[in-house]
Amino acid sequence: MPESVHSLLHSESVRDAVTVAGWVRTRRDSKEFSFIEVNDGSCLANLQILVEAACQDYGIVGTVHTGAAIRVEGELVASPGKGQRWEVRARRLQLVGPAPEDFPLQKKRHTDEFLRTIAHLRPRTNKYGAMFRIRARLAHAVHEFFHQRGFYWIHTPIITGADCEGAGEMFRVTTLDLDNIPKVNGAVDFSQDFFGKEANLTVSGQLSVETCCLALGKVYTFGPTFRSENSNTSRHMAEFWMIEPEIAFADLRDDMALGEELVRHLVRFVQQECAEDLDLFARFVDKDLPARLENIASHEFIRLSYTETVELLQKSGRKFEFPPAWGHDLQSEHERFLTEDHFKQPVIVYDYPREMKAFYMRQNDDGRTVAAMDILVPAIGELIGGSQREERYDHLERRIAELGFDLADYWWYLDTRKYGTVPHAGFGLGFERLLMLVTGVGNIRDVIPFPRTPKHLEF
RNA sequence: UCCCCGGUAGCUCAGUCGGUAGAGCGGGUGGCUGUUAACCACUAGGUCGGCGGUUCGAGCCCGUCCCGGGGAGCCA
Repeated sequence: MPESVHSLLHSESVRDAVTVAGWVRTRRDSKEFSFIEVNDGSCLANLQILVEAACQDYGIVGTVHTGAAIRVEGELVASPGKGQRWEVRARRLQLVGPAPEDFPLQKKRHTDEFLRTIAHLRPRTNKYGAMFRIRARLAHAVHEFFHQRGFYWIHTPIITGADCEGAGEMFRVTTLDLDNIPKVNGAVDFSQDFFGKEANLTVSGQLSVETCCLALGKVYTFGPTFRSENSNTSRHMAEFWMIEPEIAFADLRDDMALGEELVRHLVRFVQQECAEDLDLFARFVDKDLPARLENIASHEFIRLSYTETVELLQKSGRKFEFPPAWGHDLQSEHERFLTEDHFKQPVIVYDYPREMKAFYMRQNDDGRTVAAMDILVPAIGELIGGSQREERYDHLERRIAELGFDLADYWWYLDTRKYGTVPHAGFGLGFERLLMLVTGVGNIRDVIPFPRTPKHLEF
C-alpha cells in the first residue's frame, strides 16, 4: 500500500524509499525535468513530485495530465523550492489511470452549479475534498459527543408504517405493480402490498426513539431522513441526515441547554480539528467565517419566548414584508433580523402557539402555547427544532382527537404514556445545515456528495 | 408551487445600435526557467439551450418549451 500524502508531508526526516499514489492536480514542465503535484485525498495539500530526465520513466511524463491517477516510487527529500518542506524525487512513475483531454476539472475555479452536474468528479476538487473530510469528521464528533455523555445511539427504522410522524410529505414504499394496482371498491388494496399496509420512508425517528428514551434514558438517532416536499431552496433536500437526541426526566430548559451545548461543541471541534480544510472555506467561500464560528463557540445563545420575540419584532422599527403578529409563523425575514441584525448570534425561540406545532409537544399551563423551541442561526435560519414531549396520557389523547387523528394509529405511542411515563424532551438537528454553518457554504446541495432534490436524481 | 435572473468553445466569461464569433484557462506543437493557478510563441476547437416567428439580415427582438440559479412558502 502507498503511504498517504498527509503522512509524507508530516515526515520528521528524509526517507530513502517511499511510495505514493493519487490524482494529478497539475504538472509543470521544464526542459530537463517536470514537477507533478499529486493529491490522494488524505489532506488538502498536494505533494510535489520531481521527475528528472534521469528517471527511467521520464518518457511518460507527457501522458500525465491533470486528473490522471499515478503511482510514484522514490525518495522523500527536502524541497529547495518555496511553498513546501518535502517533495518526492521519483525513481519510478507509473500511469495508473490516464485522464484524456476532456477531463472536466481544470486547474481553475469552477462554479458550484457546474460541479453539481459532475457530482461524481467534484470530490477531486480542493473544496469538495475539504467538505467531505469535514463532513466525515463532524459525523464522528457527533457520536463522540453523545458517547461521552452517556447517550446510546438508537437505530430507528427507515421504513415506517405509521402515517403519524406528522412532519411533512412522505415517500411511498411499495412493491405493488404500478401498471396494475390492486383495488378494492376503487381504493388501493394495500393488503396485497409487501407489508400488508401502507409504508413510507421516515420523516423523523423521533416517535420511535422516544420508546428507547423511556428505557435507556439518554438516546439519539443519527441517520437519513426523507421528505417529499416540493421544496426548491438552498436549505432543503428530499434526503438528509438528522440528529435527534431524546432525554428522559428532562424539560424544555434541559433540551435547550443540550442543543446549545451540542452546537457550540461541534463548532469548536471543527475549529480545532479541521483547521487546514476549514481555512479553505475561510479564504475562498466566506471571509467572515472564522469570526462567526468564534462568536458561536464563545457566547451563550440568546433565549427569547415566542411572545417576547413577536413583541421585539413589532417594536424593532423594521419594516417587514410580513408584519409579525402573535399566532403567525416567524418568517425568514424575521429570523434573519434576529440572528443577523439584532443579536448577531444564535437565538433560541421557545413556547410557541400550540396551533403552529405538532401534536406531541407538551402543552403549557397558559393553555395557548406548547413547550417547543427552535434554534435559529445566522444565514441558515432554523438549525434545530425541538420540544418537551406531552407525557400526560389524557392531554396527549385529547390533542390527537382534537386534530382529528385516529387514536388507534397511535396505540403504541400512547402506551408509553400509559406505563411509567416521565417528562422528556428532544430535538432534531439538520446535519447538512450544521455543515453549512461551519463551512459558510450557502447551498445545502454542496455539503453532501449526492444531493436529492425535486427532479434531481442523476447520480 | 409562486416571483425574479440566466443558458455563447471542454471550463470561466465578453459580445456596443440587429450587420454574420472573441479572450483567458484547458488540449496539441515548439521554446525556456527549481517550478508553485509557472511563463512565452504558434495551433485546433462553436447547431450561440430546443422549436417557431419578426427582419434584407438574429447570439441580440417576440412567442413557446427545456434546463440552471436566486428569493418565498414548508421545514431540519
